[in-house]
Amino acid sequence: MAAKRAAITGNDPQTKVPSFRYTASLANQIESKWQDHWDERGTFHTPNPAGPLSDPARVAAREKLFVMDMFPYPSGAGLHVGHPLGYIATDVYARFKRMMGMNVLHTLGYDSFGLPAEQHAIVTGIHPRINTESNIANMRRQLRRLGLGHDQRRSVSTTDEDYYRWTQWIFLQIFNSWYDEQAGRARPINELIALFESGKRDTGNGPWSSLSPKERGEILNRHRLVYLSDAPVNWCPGLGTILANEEVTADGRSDIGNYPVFKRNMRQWTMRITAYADRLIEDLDRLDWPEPIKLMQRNWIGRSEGARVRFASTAGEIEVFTTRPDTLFGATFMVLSPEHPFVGRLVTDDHRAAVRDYQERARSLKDADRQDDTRDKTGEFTGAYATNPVNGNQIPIWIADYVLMGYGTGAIMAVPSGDQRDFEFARKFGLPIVATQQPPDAWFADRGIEPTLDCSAWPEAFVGEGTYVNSKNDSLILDGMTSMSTAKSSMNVWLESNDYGTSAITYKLRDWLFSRQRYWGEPFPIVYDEHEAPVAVPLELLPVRLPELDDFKPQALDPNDDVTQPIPPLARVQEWVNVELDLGEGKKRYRREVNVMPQWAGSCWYELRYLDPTNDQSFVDKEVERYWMGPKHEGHTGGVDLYVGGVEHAVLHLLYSRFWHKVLFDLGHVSSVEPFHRLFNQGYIQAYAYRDARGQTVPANEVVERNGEYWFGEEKVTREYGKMGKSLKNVVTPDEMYDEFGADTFRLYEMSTGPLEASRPWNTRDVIGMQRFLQRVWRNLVDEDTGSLRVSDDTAPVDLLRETHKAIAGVAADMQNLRFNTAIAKLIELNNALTTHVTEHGATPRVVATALVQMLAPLCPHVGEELWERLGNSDTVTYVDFPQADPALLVEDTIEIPVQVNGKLRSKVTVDAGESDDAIKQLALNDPKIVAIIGNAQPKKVIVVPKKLINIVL
RNA sequence: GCCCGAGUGGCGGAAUGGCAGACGCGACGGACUCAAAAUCCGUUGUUCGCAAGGGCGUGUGGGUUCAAGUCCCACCUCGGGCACCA
Repeated sequence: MAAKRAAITGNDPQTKVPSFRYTASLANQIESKWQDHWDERGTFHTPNPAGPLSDPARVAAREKLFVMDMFPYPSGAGLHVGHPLGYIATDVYARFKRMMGMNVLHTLGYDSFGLPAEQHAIVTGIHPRINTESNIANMRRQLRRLGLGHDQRRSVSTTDEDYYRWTQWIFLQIFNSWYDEQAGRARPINELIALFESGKRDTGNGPWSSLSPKERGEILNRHRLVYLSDAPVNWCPGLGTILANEEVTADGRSDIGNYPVFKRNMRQWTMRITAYADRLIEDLDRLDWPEPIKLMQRNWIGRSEGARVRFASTAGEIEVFTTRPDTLFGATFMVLSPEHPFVGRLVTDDHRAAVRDYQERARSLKDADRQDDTRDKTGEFTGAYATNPVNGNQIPIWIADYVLMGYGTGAIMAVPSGDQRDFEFARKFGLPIVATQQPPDAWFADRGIEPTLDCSAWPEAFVGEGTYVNSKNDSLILDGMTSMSTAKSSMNVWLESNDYGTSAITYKLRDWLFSRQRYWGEPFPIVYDEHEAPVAVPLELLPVRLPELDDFKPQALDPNDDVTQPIPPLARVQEWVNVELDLGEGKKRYRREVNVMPQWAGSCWYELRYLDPTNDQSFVDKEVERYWMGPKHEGHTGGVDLYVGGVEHAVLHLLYSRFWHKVLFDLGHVSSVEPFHRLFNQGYIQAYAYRDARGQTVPANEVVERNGEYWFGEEKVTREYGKMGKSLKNVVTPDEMYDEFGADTFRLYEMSTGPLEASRPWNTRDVIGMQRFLQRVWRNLVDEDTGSLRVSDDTAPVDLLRETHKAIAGVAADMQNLRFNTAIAKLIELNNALTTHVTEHGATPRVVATALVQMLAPLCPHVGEELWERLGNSDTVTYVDFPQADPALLVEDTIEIPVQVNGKLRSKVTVDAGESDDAIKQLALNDPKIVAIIGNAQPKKVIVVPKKLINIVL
């Protein structure tokens, strides 16, 4: 490694390297000098308009900008070179905007609760807090070395007691709220109680005053935005713990130990995010987010309009949800989810064993697999029948795993002629298929069959607009209609007037399961009283701290014992669970909630705590929130001005945060309607990995390429492409890059390899290019032998000035649009022109040097500061104005216009920039090469794109 | 499987529907050097041609247009998400 480094930097003691060459070691000196300087001066301390971090004078007259990265989980492995991509990009942008005069807030915290620390604790017995804190310390060191302009005072961790105190407080805000459908917003639960007490709202169970505390609690539980419900968990008795989905293998066993895993219901906290489904869809239109992400969120929420229809059966009325009530006449059977509560009552004796067997098999499947449409359809007949309300037909009731209990009502009416899954099911089990629409002739033609209403000839279901057939009864006629929406509404009216159903809207979105049976998470600020009713722990008793544990290992049970109740880790600490508190009724015994919150909780609101991290009176000061995140104008959502992170968070994190933010807005705690106004998705950095003949990975940094083949020593190896990771032996760390090249070169390389949104491979070999560029810049400004400045006050030649101003205009535009790769290319072009000048004249004109350093500073802040100082400036370059392009220097005297014949490039003509289109056209037609091609032919058309191109069409 | 995205030289990539390959790496050649490194200058999509010049070329197959990497349709391959990894 040492030899390699010497070769790259030219620092080999055997050779004469100029003393002031920009080598890795010089870069390292410069970098630590400026990192210390920034820390000492608090260069990036960002003023607030109010509160402990306020400095009104520095806030005044500066436009604000809040830039944010998705914060990291502090992993034990530390950072690899993939992590900083987004952090560097936001830093460059933030620094650029500071130079444009804005008051920029930029920091980075840690999402430090989570599964890996707990797993580490189970294995090592070391407390997750100790492990987490040392991981954070290591990441802070790595990030400081990168030269990020963060306000360190605002760097919070979700595991800080000062932080999760407020996470618990927000939980209670949500707990103490209900969604008022009429007002379309959340309101305090006390206002609902008042409505019940006054009789203005019906409890559905008699007068409020006559209800027992338990009954009142149950009613409120049905309205609270956080409520208790029974939901399944992956219980693994062999490990004595509940497993995350990713810890369960495809065949339903534990990843660790390969023990059986059982789905068990547990009482769990659930967030009523579905109450916000419509607002979460509608407000997407007001956000500056990538369109694909909006689409993913819309699809995830999955709003669909249709109808609920009730079918009579021996077990009572079965309600189904359908998006196609217009096809009800074609419903020839019904399918229930295997978990549907009616199944036990419906099933006839001769089918009982087979049905139970099928239910058992479905239980072990994952939802994603159950929805796999390529699987062979499976199902079981219950022996029971339901009545189709439109025609009175008796239709068989089946159960099948492709119907999920969590969506709609857990039961469907099957219309095989109009739904592909139902079609396949009917074909497989020989169930009748009746057409309700006549598909257009083209549909049949595409499938190579003659038009027919006999569905036995159809290769698949027909989904689309067609003329309705076979769809009439005494009081409803759809036959002859051609519009799906007319048919749907006709059917809905009929269903409602005959009391068989109602039009309805459902969502794919499910309420958010908020409990985790873990240790390393926020404890719930909830205790249970003697009636098992949940009671909020008041603010002054927050945070509810995690109890200490001696042993993080759960108690393993018989691997096949699916009877014993799962015990979460906190339940083992009896002295913590049982507590005596005065919650307004005098001192009483209470039992603490033993679940903890999911990791999402802390990341649902951290943007707000960045604003006011030291406030102990409120989670964020209202004025501070309004300044940094408030709406900019009528109709504006407010929120973070730029939020950068990976697409992997497209749905869950971003949806959960939006939900919490909207609740806080409804309750009047924040002025912004959305947490993140503008979102940008960065790509990933991936890496090559190499395997030998036995399939073992070999260290990637020791593999060499020869003639397109890859060699590890004398052994030929194969290359693959994937994530960076320990197991692939292809991790490259920022620390290695700092040592070999310095942080500025590393930053430049990461920004230069492609557009921010694109994923790309890491290639250490290529980093040298950016170091050479910085060396050239340095050499153009500083004498490598003496260290003295090579800058002259002579006037710069106009060509070089033109290059400079072209670069200023281009670089500013590119930085504004987060296109750092092309900004860097433009700086290289300018520097290449400058190198030619310096080679000839021996020095850089001062105006060019100044502009170049200012433009470089956001990308490479250390060398930027160093050169800025050497140019004779005493203050940091951080708040110096970005250079402005002189429009007079941006116009060219002459332009070259390509001339095409029939769209093919045949010649070029050079004209004065001010030449008229007609003159250019004549010039093109008279061009000798063009004359030779068109000869005597008369052009049909000549297209002139002003100042761009001529195309002669023959 | 479902939802979303991406495919351009040897490699990373550039290109408001208007000259495909900016910029960087690598490779090749030259200058400097005893030599090498570093540095500076140049060449580098592919193919036919001595050359002038021409043909072909943005995952595959169609289409729209005077003009398509860019827009539309179908397909192939790769990446992300699928609710307890974050």
